[in-house]
Amino acid sequence: MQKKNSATIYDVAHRVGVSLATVSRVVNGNSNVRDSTKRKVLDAIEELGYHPNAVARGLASKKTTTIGVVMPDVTDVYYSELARGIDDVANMYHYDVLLTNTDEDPVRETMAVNNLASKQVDGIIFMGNELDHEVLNTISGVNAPVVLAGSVDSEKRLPSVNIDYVAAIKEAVGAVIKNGHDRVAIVTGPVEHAINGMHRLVGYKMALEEAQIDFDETLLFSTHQDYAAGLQVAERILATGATAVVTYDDEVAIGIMNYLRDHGKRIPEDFEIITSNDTKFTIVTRPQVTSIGQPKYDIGAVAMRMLTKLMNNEVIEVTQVKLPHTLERRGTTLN
Amino acid sequence: MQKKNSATIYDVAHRVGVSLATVSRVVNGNSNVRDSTKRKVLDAIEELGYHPNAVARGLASKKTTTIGVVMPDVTDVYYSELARGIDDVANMYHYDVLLTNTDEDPVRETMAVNNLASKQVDGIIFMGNELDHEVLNTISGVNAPVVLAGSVDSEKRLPSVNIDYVAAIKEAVGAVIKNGHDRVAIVTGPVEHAINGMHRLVGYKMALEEAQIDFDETLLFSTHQDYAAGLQVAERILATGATAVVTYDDEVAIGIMNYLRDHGKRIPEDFEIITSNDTKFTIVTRPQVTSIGQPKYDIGAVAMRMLTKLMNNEVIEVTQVKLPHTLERRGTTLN
DNA sequence: AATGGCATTGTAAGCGTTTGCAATTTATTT
DNA sequence: AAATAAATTGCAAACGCTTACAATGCCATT
Repeated sequence: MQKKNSATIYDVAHRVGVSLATVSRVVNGNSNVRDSTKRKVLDAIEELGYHPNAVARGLASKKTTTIGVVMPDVTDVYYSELARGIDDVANMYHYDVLLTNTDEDPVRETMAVNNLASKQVDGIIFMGNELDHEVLNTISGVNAPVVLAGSVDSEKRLPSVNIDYVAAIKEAVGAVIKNGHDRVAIVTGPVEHAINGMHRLVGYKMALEEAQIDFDETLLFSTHQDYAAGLQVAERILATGATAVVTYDDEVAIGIMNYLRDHGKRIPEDFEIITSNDTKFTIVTRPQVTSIGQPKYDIGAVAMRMLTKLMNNEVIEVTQVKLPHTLERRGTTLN
Repeated sequence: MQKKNSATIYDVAHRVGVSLATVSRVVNGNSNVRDSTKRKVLDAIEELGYHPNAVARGLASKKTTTIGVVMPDVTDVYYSELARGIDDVANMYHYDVLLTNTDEDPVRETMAVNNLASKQVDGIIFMGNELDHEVLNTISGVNAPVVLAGSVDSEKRLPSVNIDYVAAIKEAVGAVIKNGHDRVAIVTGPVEHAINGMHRLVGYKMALEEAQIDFDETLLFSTHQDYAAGLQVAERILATGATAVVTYDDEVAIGIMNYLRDHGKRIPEDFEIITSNDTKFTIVTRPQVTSIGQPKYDIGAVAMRMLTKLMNNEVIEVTQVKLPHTLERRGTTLN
């Protein structure tokens, strides 16, 4: 295994007997090169096994063909599906993806964005339930376009792609109300987060209002997003006399479901459940869990496509994209 | 929003009245700088909002503080947990992660590795069930250390961290045999892949042999790794008269379980199931699925730690790391 | 055959850092 | 106070590529 001091553009130029510029031109597909010399250059590149140094290229051209993705946790199925959508279209446009996990910690989010900026990424896709003010500040200070995916910016200053959370929750709550429930619990993350307080809760209240049911604060729950949290909150939900619940996280929903069944409730006859993220989790359980249907992959893909346009200085017609959602009726609801 | 032509090292040098070299030294924590000037430089950096350009730095120093991670699919919970382990220790050592999905396609794996090389990553972590010969070739041609995580290289030429797949499968199969089953099916991925043919199958046969049970090829199944595949293969498994199964994928296992229950089998009384990846899926179902326990996060973390050493030219004592595995007995097995 | 115009190629100045080495300052010895 | 050692700093050459701009070559025109 020899020291692979890989060939440089100089080497191939020298080999062919042309200037650096010419080699650079053929490497970059620039048209103004005679066919015959192009061929010679290509041959030399082949023989020398020349691979352009992307770092040098980045320094000279001020483009790194790399984007940054800031997300809460790769391990979270919801976000990883967005990430996959992002990655696929990023590749399509020949961008690489620099990935950062933040666990929704504003401090780490800020660091991540700054770090990506110093790495000179051409653009950033940001995911997270809430856009901290500080984070938003450093984002807008970055010299590269940023688009939000599956995240809400209450001030709508940043381009973003989402579903209509208010409408989605409203529909979900409305669906169980229509099935005869008048005490439906809702479990979300911290209410301070806009996506919970401003969107989910608003949708919930709208559905209640439409059915002329008074809002009862005791039916409002806030948990971590994991299975154990579902198990725990279930008991408290039961205590309120609720007969249906709409949750923001699939694992939580399943935790609730399993707890309830263990405690003699039949699902969906005695208790209905609707969750929000439509991940694979909703499919593998029995019964399968009814969920708001989100085009997760597409949210990522569209966000990335949008970013490519931004990076290309193209004009964007709509900056606040709302993708259609559905209600996937499965086994935890009647009808 | 002014054009943020961010300050360069030159700007701060000029501002303080020192040379570039000095600024560079303080930025890099080099000791040989007088305290007073260090302070002045730091102040200027603060005032100008100077952030080192990592690309320029990379070109000059030939280190990018970036590593590449090649994986089948972020969306796969098994791999995403490894990725999280990798990312956490990468951050700990101040490396960024360039992520690539390959869907286990050797062509894309090769492209990914080459691409990462041209981006001058300092190291690569490779994940995937099988190491194609071509891929292995391009890997060994790369001028950066590579370590495998959760992947087997039959020729053991590359550093890797794994569990002992042979032993793990043997134990799982042995466990159901001990419970009285003599017809235990095994479902894996393509047998051509070493991890299946060489490891899983070998472990299976060892367990049989130990119990003096003849190998019956009809009990060997190969599927895609998803829930639907489990549903499908279940019928065929049932037809063989098998009364237990060991699978390589959690979703497949759950597909099998649900199919069997729908067809009147009681789990685990009539049929036992053990799966291999111990993802969250095994927890949310009822019954919960018995699984080989793998320290997924740790596999990633240890692999990354190993990579840091390699990148640092430190000597590695053991290059083929085997982490301990367990058998997580849950609801799909007796005992 | 001289002229103009386009296609092709070369020149060289960056891009923003790091870093070996030399130069300068400051501290220590005697 | 001179001499020597040690600590700070500056110089300038890389790093490998892109890209205005200039230079050259080639062809058709007249």
